[in-house]
Amino acid sequence: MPELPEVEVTMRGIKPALKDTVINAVWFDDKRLREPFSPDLKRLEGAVVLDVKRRAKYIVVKTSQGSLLIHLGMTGHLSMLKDPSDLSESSRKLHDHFELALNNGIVIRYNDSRRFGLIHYYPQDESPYEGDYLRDLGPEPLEDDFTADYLYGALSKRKKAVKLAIMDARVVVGVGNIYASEVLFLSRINPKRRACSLSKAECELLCREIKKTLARSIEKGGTTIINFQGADGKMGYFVQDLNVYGHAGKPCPVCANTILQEVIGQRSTYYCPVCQH
DNA sequence: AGTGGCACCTGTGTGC
DNA sequence: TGCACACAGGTGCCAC
Repeated sequence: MPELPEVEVTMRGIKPALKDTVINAVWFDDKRLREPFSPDLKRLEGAVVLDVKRRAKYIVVKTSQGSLLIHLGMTGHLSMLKDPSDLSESSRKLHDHFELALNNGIVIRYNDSRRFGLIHYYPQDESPYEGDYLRDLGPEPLEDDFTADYLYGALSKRKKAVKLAIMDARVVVGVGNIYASEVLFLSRINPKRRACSLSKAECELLCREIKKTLARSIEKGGTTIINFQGADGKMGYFVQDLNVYGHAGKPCPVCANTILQEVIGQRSTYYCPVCQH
């Protein structure tokens, strides 16, 4: 599910429930996600949650007894449960893998059918930002250090398709397969172009569209995606706003020519062959 | 160093 | 209805 906007919305949704509360209990099952659950996660029991942040598509939970790094993978979802009938162990459903029980009566539960997600514990003397997962990441697309100049410099060094380059987390984080197609459409750039072939002006356009598209999607998701009962946050979403993703064979919203679907780097890519050069 | 290909999983939809 | 297969929003690792 999650691209950057959904992770941001999830983070904003759970932050008020988590911050300044005590983690009473940590539970995880015996399946593995991207990596196996570490028994050290139990060291979070009794910890005070100090802060909750997002970096790229990761959620970082800082506590008095170490930090927790959460990634939702393709199908991960966090729900906040407070209804007593949802709190018991017997209320756990298929693919529930991890849980934090808080001293405010709320349970944060992680469900992930494909198990491409990640739950990683860092002891107090280690910074998640210096660990393997976060250390080498590129700039946040919505921060001021992600600029057209930066993007131009980063793309000029790469010969691969521009679509793959903007999905590379060392170039910029948070642009997933859906948004890659969308922002290239909005910038009128053909996804198969070599990254290094983009002009300065095209990078300015692309940089602006990345920021605009992600910001707008966060605004939209803010009201619909996270819900307290965790009923499953699939409704809403931003599907209605997509111009090309999933629109193979349909008319381009700009020129009415047929949207094409093509595989680039093993992933489906959608574009208008007439508008995008 | 940069790049392409694959692996990790399960669920869903399609075509026979 | 059953089965085989393709495909799905992410990312790390491997060999060139």
